[in-house]
Amino acid sequence: MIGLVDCNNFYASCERVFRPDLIGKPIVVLSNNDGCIIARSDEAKIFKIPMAAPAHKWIDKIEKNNIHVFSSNYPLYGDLSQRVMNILARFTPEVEVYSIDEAFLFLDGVPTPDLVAADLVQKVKRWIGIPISIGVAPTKTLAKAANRIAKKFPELNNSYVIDTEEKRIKALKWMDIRAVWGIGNRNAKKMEYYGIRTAYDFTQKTDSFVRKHFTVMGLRTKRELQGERCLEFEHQPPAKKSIATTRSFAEMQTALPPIEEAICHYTELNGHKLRKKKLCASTIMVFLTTNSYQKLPQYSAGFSATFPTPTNNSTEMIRYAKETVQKIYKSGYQYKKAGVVVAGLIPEDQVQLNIFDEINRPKYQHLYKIIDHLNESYGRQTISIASSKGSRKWKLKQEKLSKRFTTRWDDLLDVE
DNA sequence: TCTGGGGTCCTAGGACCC
DNA sequence: TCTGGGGTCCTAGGACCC
Repeated sequence: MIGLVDCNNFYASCERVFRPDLIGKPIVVLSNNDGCIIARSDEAKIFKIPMAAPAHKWIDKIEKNNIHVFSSNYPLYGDLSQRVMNILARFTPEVEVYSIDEAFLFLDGVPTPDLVAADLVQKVKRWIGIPISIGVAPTKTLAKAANRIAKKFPELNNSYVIDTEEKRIKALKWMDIRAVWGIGNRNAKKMEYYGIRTAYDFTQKTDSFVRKHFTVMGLRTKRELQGERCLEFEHQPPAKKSIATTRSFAEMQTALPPIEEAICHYTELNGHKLRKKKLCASTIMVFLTTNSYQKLPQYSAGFSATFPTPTNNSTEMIRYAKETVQKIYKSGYQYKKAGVVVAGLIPEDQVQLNIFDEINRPKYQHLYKIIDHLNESYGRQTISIASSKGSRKWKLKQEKLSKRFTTRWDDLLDVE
């Protein structure tokens, strides 16, 4: 059996861990730049605020109903996430961390998965303060469905197991096709067209029909729903293929210098992410785009460069990033967003050196070890490359930010 | 005034080769 | 009048996920 753990309204729950006065009160958490609403407590969901709704459109409702608003605080969420994952790992044979708030549990051979699940719900709530739900079933897609059921019916106390054919059929008949894992908005519309309303309806279609209209992805989902494992439990975390840092600007940018500055900063962050994972990148891609929601001239461009030798040296990476942004930048546009993606990732110790290499790599490795250490101990940007620190006109908007209670000494909670 | 960020996988189509 | 065919590799774009 496979379990799926999902933290309930994770970001909102995290904020509440350090603000117990907000228990029972409506909370929403905003995306970067305070743009969209990306998490809602149960109390906020009552007001029918949809996921990813633009915050500015809901200001009235938020103020009128006294809904508490937070900017997203990723250092805090990341830290609490790790604590939850550690508990899961302590009490189950294997954990596959799937996202910041979700994990699959490998429960093959565990005699009483229902008891394990119920126990974990209690422990995580008591020890971390985060409410979770667990679904258990023979496949990942069914475990997702079981999780949904666990959340939907309060009498189940946040855990549910699909371990008989009757339960499987009942779950599929209950489940709206739009809620099935792997069926997105696009395919859901197509399903509707073919008269498929529930997960059960979908499993009644023939393989060839599914393959033809929904490709191999659809077929995989169908088989998973029928109890056949197509998505393997990842016993080892799969190697990452790309790392990205992309942001919207708080204000539109027209001139090259602040954009260049942002690109340098994002490149520096990518360098840090690479070094932390002991990886080097072979290529770097820089993109720049205007705001498609506005009636302004639109322009969007991206361009890649290949490093002579795979690298995680921010200084070297920035040279290429700068050249690239200069190539794609065109004046006369209002830019809203930019990003840097590195790919072709290989382990640091498997880099093939280039005989024409002009860079003293050991020297830089040593330098970055010190820089990373300082930045991790004293806060980001304690030391950074000059080209990424300037006007900072492009920086994020975060007006409702909570403290980094668990990852910054200055932000520790005072207990009187 | 004001709409996130970070990923993966699949497919179609073009380039190129024999 | 009258288009070869088959294979591989790469890339862009679409769809999906949280």
